[in-house]
Amino acid sequence: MARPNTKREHIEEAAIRLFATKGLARTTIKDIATAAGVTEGALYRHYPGKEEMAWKLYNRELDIFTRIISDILLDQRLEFQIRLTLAIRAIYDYYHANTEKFAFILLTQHGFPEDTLPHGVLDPMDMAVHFVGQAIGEGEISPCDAELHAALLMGAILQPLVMHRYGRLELGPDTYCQVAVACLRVLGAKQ
Amino acid sequence: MARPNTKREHIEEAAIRLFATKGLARTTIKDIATAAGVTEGALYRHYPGKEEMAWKLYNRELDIFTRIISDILLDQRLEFQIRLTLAIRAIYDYYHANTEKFAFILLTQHGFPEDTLPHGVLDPMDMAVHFVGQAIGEGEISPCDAELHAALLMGAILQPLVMHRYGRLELGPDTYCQVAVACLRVLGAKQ
DNA sequence: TGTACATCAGTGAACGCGCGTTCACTGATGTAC
DNA sequence: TGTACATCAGTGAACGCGCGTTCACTGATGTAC
Repeated sequence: MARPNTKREHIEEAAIRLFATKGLARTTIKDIATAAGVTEGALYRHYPGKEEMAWKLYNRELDIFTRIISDILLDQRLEFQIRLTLAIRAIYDYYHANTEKFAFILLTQHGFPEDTLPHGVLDPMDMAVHFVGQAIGEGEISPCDAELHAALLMGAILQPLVMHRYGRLELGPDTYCQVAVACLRVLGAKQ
Repeated sequence: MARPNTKREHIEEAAIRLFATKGLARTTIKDIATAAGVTEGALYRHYPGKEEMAWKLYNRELDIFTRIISDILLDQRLEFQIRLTLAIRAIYDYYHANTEKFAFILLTQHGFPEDTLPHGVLDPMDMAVHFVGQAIGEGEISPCDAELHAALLMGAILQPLVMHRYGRLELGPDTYCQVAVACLRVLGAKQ
């Protein structure tokens, strides 16, 4: 979706942008409608309500993102170090190309503390666990707690982006390389 | 604050717990008052409003937590590896002893996307950057981008706790040790 | 090709209630004298 | 020790408005015949 052309896409693009910058609570239906250039009633042609809208968009964006990354990360035709590095680059590229969407995903993940992802939506944590397990099976890294190390990886990869979002960290064109090195070290990969 | 004894402490304890479990947006003044066993008006004896209350509590709890950790992390009398490991243990201990407060800090950090910490409040990122810079200065680790590596550390340390909070990861009594090992590797410390 | 009808995504005004906030009042506690 | 007054943290009822939601209506587009 480069430029939104239907009104619906305008609404969704505006909603994501506002949720990402102001947060769920402080974004009103009116805000979204105004930003999208429609009236408030128009939103209800596409979504039953505000919460459902946010939740649906969140799941959709999370799924799209996770699919892109997992296509790289779990591609066994690529060598272990390569696919981790490429996946991290893909994440950082995605962040730069879709800052609002990415921020929306990052911030909204804590917006529904009690809801759980519906079936079918690809979950980043599952993906990371699978990747680490695969690496252990292939003998690329020594046996370790796959779940814990998946969490360590996710944290190390995402936190710099969070910090950048809040203006606390500058990202260079080769930052993803340094992150990749750090991740390989975390896993104790032979380098 | 073991058991809250004043009404005010009841209110604050209830607010933190509710914010941590339901999120800022879905927690109402009425919820807090009911949970604290007071009427809604009572809240306004202590805070000018809901947002101010959440923001003030957030700053207070973040400051308390950061102070505990920085006392260990920046204590130059301790050896480098030791103080990193002890700090991580302190974080995990704090998480177990104050789950609600910790979750409140973690989740609320994205609740005020545009606000910035007031002066005087200790900031975890600043602390981490300072720690990495110190380690470089002491020759404990080779020169690197201190800001980036501070972010990597923070992410690696906190993400397992986030995952545990969401029931996605089990924490053992020695998990902090594995995290510490991973962090030392991230920094490329001689082991 | 023209007419009749269904569908769909919009408008704009109204609605209503949930929720934050206010306020007069109370009872307990502290202090001056 | 008793009286008068100030202060403070509560109550409980009312308020009001912001915000999500509804609804009758419209105009464009598609389809049957």
